[in-house]
Amino acid sequence: MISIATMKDVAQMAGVSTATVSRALMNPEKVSAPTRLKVEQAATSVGYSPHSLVRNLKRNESHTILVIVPNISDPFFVEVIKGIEETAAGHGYLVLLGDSTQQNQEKSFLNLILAKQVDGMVLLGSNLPFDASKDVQKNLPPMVMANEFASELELPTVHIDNLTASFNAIHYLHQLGHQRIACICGPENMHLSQYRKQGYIQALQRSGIAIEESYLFYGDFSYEAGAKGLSALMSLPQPPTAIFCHSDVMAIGALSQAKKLGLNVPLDLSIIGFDNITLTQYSDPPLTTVAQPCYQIGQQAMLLLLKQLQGQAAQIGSLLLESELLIRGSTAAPRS
Amino acid sequence: MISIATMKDVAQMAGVSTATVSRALMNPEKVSAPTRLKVEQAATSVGYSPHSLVRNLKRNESHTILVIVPNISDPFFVEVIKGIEETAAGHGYLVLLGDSTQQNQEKSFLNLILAKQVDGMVLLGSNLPFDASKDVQKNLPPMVMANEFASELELPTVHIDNLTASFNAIHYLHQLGHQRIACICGPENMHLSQYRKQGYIQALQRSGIAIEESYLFYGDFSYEAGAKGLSALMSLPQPPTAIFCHSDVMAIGALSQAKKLGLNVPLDLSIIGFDNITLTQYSDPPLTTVAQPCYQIGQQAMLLLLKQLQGQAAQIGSLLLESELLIRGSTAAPRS
DNA sequence: ATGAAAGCGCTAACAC
DNA sequence: GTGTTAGCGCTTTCAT
Repeated sequence: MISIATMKDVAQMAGVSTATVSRALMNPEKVSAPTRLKVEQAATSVGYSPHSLVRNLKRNESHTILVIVPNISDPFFVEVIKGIEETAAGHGYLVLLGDSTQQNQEKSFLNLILAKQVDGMVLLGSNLPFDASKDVQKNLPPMVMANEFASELELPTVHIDNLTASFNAIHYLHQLGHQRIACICGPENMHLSQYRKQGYIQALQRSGIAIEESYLFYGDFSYEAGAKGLSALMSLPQPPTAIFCHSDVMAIGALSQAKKLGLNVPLDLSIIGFDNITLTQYSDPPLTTVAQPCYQIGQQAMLLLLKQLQGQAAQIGSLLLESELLIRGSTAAPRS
Repeated sequence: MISIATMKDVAQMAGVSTATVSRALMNPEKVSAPTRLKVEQAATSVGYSPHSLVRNLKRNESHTILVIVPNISDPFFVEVIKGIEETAAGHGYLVLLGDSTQQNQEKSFLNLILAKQVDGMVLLGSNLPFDASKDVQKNLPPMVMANEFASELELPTVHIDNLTASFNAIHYLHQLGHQRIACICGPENMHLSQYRKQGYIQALQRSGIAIEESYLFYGDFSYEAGAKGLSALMSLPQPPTAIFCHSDVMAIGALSQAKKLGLNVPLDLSIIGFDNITLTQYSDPPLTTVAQPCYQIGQQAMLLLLKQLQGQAAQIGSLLLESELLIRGSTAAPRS
């Protein structure tokens, strides 16, 4: 590798000191017009480009943010990440992705953070690969949370009203005439799942329907979990006539399995998903789902982080975005 | 932010010079056992952790690699990226993802590269956000290509035999009795698409079937492109009885559209995909597809890159992985 | 085996 | 407005 032009080269070429080069390039107004011109020309002529490692070191910023994502294979997160990344890029920031399922990365992340190679973090899950508890946050770069919750961390958080969204989905199923409504939940220890489950429970109670423990299946947001959940639920003595899933991916898995069992969706069974990933438009039938503004969740989270990076105080608490029940083909009135 | 323990602190604590600390930590064998012990204890006691920015600066390495990915929304790439990322992590490297569709990132990437903030790159597409032509490669960090091709770059490349894989898929359709076989291709300017198209053409020619230009539809690997392609092809005067798609995502889009048109897959129409993403097991019917070892493609590409980073010469040319036609439910003999 | 010191490329006082 | 200089935290000669 041929060595890259350095500031000294530019300084020599322009017949000024490196300090002047630095100023001319960073704070043009602090330098006379003719000098600025000389420097700029010299810079282009030698093909100078600042060494960001060093610059970061001096200025204590890296213009890189770290996104902790629970599962990069999940299409939902991919949409959110897009929102983060494009917003970040628009403001000159780069995005490092960290899959929080990978164990041996803890040290890497910590090193990045300690070495100030990341200016901030967006957390898409609460299962972090490092300790971020309240009392060590002073030593950590700014963080925001999106989609999931971690109240003990007292972070600015971007999300939808999961409880109400779920409530509305179940309410809609009940309106259609369903009485036996099951739920394929996310992991029991996720706050997200708890809110969605609460919405489900409250809607049933409001409708005077008793909660059946056996109607609650817990999955991990995978296709496979959805398929397994469906099998389990449909082999119950009193199988449900409708299933509410905590994610589209699980709903697609459930839909697939329903068909394998010879069920007609929505005539024999209604299925509702959550997220509104692109794929839901291409399933058969197209999936009724609780639409989250995935891209915006990422975008708003990044904007919140940018504010902090610009020195504004963190707004601890919720930034609520709108969700909407999108009625498509996977739901209908139950057979009478 | 509280300041982090530095090497000087350790040196003071251990009563040695910073040079000795550096050696004790980096080249333990160059230091006497008692000194090493003292230093190690001092390091733990002050909670020392090396500042990687500075270390990178000195050693001219960042332990970060950049992956250029054409479209991070594509589940196929996600699988490949997983292979890259886990392999990288296993060797102490971090992965920066660069979506090559984003325009304004060119400068960022170049800066990263010039500033040696990335030690190497894995290219998942040939449409690069910077100039990587042969004559500037001396100034660039090592690169490997995976999945796609760019012969003019003369890079080590990990891929499957796309031509033969396609050939076999078409051959299988012909064996089933299909005569009117269409193709939903990837973008015409991608080498990948050309190989797959060549396999399609050669298989038809071998079977004595004339090539119909109108049977070639070009998409962009999206669900939507698949759906549009299907509509276009099926509204031809002589619609095909089988369609070979250059990706699973397009195949799922096509499948969806076929059903919307009231077609029975596979009885009215056979569909074959390419990649074998997880989703193909959960479509209805499950998708017959050309299975690529996505994860391994990423893994092998990263291993190739690691070799170069360890100083071994690049093996320009192909590392060929195996593919396999996976017969599932979306293909059958045509109606007679 | 260890220390002193130079320097990586750049920025930020501090002078002039 | 511009140059001089002192570092940033670490590695690496070069002495000892």
